[in-house]
Parts: sequence; C-alpha cells; structure tokens
Amino acid sequence: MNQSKRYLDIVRDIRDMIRQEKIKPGDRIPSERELAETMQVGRSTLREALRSLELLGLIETRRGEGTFLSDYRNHKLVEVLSTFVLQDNQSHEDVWRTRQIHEMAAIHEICQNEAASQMKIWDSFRLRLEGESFQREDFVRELMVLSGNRLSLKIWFLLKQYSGNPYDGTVSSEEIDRMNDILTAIERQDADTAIREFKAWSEWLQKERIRNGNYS
Amino acid sequence: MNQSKRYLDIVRDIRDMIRQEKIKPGDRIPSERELAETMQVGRSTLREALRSLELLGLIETRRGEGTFLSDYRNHKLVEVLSTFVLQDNQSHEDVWRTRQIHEMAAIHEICQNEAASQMKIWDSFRLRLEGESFQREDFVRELMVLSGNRLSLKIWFLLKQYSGNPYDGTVSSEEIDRMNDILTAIERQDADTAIREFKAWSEWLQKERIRNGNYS
DNA sequence: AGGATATGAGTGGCCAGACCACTTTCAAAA
DNA sequence: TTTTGAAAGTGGTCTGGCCACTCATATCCT
Repeated sequence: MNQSKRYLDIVRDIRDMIRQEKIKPGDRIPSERELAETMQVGRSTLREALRSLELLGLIETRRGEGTFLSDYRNHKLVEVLSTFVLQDNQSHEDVWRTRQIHEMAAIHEICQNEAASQMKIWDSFRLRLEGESFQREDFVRELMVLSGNRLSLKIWFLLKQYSGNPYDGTVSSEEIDRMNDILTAIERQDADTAIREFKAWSEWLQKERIRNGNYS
Repeated sequence: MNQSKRYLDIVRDIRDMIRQEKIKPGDRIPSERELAETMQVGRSTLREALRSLELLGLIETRRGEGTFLSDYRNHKLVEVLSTFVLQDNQSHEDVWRTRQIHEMAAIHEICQNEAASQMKIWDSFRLRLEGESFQREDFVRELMVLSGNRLSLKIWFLLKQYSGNPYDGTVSSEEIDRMNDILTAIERQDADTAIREFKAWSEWLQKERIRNGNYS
C-alpha cells in the first residue's frame, strides 16, 4: 500500500503535527534531525518533504536557526508559480477573477446580513480611511473578514499573493471617495451598487498598476 | 547573492531546460543521476527540487522508468494548499457557502459571456438531461467547466468533496424542471434569475439530503 | 523456430554519514 | 561590566551505497 512516495506521508505527518501541536505561524518546528528520528526516516527524505512545503511557502527555513511555520506572507512561491504554473495568460486571468469572485461574494454577504448594517464599525472604518497612509489591502481584507466566511478569507489571502500584490500601496484621495461610496452602499444594504462600485475601483486599480508597470 | 537555496536554482534550471529542449508534457526528462552531473550538483539536492515540482504536480516520477513532464495545467497547487487551508475545525457552513460562491459566480460568468448564449451546447445539455440516470454532479460540473475558470473549477471540486458529496445521486423529474428553468434563464443571459433558481434548487437539495439523513 | 525465462543495465526511493556555513548561547577573558 | 570566542545546534550539500522496480536483451527449453 505504502509502496512509494514516502515523502508524501511525511508531508501529511507534518501537517497533522502542526495541527495537533497547535503550531502557529511564526513558530518553530522541530529540527530536521529531530523530525527524521521521530518519524523514523532518513534526513534526506525528510528534507524532500520540507523543501516541497517551502516551495509552496508553507514553511520558512533559516540556516543556523531552524524551520518555521510560514506566516502566509512569504511570497517565494509567487516567483515559481508565475514562471511555471502561471506561465500563460489564462492562469493569470483565472487567479484574478477567482479573487474577485471571493471579494464580491463577501460584499454580497455583508449586505445580506441584517446586523452588519447596524454595526458601528462603519464609522470607525471611515475614520481610519481618512487617516494617514491607509493601506488598500486593509480595506479589502476588512471586508473579507466582515463577511464572516473564514474559509473564503483564507482562499482570498492566498489568491491575493498569487496575483502579485494587487493592493500594494496606500489609498489616494480619489480612492477614498470610491471607498466611501462603497461603504455607503453597503450600509444601505444595496449589494448591487456596492459590488458595481467595488468592481469599478478594482478595475481602475488594475489599469493604474499596468500604467505604472507595477507587475510582479 | 545566491548563497542559499540552491534547489531553487535547480527548479529554475529545470524549467529553462524544459523550454530550451522543448520537452512536452508526457516526455521523459533526463535521469536524476544524469541531471545531477550536468548541473554539477549532488543527487540529493537535485531530488529536493524534483520532489518539490512533483508535489506541485508539474512532473511525474515512476520508479524504474524515469521522470516525466506532466501537463502543467494539472498542477496540484490547490490540492496541496487545501490540506493546510481546509482544516478540520473549519465550519461546515463556510465550506458550503464557499462552494456556493463559486457555483453562482460560474453561472454569472456564463451569462456575461455573449458567445455562450449562442452555443448549441444547451440543446445537447437538455438532451442528456432527459436521458437515463443523469447525475446531479454532472449538471453542476458542466456549469463550472463552461465558466472557463479552471482555478475556480479546481477549488469547487475540492470543496465539493469536502462538503460530503452534496450532488450524489441522479436527478428526479422535479429537478429536471428546475434545471431546465436554470438553463433557460442562462440562455436569456438573465443572471439574476438563473442564480436565484439555482440557489433555490441547491437549498432544496440540501433539505432533501438532511431529510434522508445523507450526511457524511 | 518460437515462446518462456533469466539476466543485467538503468531508474527512482531511501538511507547513513560526513562536511560546511551560519546563528545562538554562554562562559571565560579583558 | 563588557567583550570575546569557543561550543552546540541548525540548515545546506555532497558522497556513496543499497533496495525495488522496469525494461530490453540474451538465453534456455520445448
């Protein structure tokens, strides 16, 4: 049964270990030699599993220090994927659209939720919006969190990395107006308008990035 | 600069080699020992790179035969990431909703696509619908495929498995009517109606499963 | 001659041991 | 007290070996 692909078992074991031991992003996992012994495998085999996870950005290794569970901000994998998996426009487009799917679904979900419209969060949201150096990413992530779907949030977070940090940078004054409009529509629970305006902003942002050559 | 992470260089070298030598999916790539020699690198280090690519589904290794390039479109990225993202404590509700998100987005996408409405596929679709033992899953999968978003399709496929095979079984006569209505709305490019009816069917189906105790 | 069998080369799977380069720690020296 | 440096621990890499498996070839038996 377990004839070949032992390193795949190790990948699964490591995943289970991370769950059971409740290792959080940033935490250190046992050393290679230690893991190899407890799992009764050779160190080189164990390393094959670790390097695979590292290429995916799930772990981070630092020579002389150890191996750490990645905090999901490691984007070494973007390089690999953009040159390997995502080498055609179709795949790029898919990532972009799929991310949009989750974002618009989040807005839709928030609008459906009765309680959301009555929350005080929108005021504080606007307050931060006016503040200095408000990050574009914070705006979208906040919406994803408010949707209440943690799985969708996780998927979105991954897709965001794969699409070349689409929300890098701080918002301009023009964007603040756009965001305010979106928030107002959400408060009114007007999903159609909110989504339409969000989509407009998203596509405006994309054009802006292309104009500035901010690929990745 | 390139002090550490030699296996990453190998990953890139292999990619370049594949491009230069015009190796196509299904073709065999040089053996590990051979590659290690030409790249002036140890075999274990080379294997770390190969196993990483294998985990991503970019290559396929068969003991005693060799290593083969696989179709890059069949990359396993989503599958691997899902084992880490889809944790056991993930609420059933989130999985269910996220799957719905992708399904409704697919329908929306199809309706947006001008060409789709003029395709002949809908007739053959209906024909199969009338036939014997049409599987529920086929209906939804077909829609996902027609959306043209391969990534969304992959994610959906995983979520479907994770949410306990929600589309097991064949369609009843009542469901055929529902599906016909959905298809008609899609043909009219009436996304709102199509999605509403799909949602209605989806939730009816869920209740039906609960009634029959078809959990999982 | 033809089919079954044995053999050997080639391949990936895995392991043990050995260095190296690097970071951390902590005790000894200033 | 501060500085220094040696030791322990870690990941990075290579070597060489053995195993299990596949396949093509040669060999043997009928």
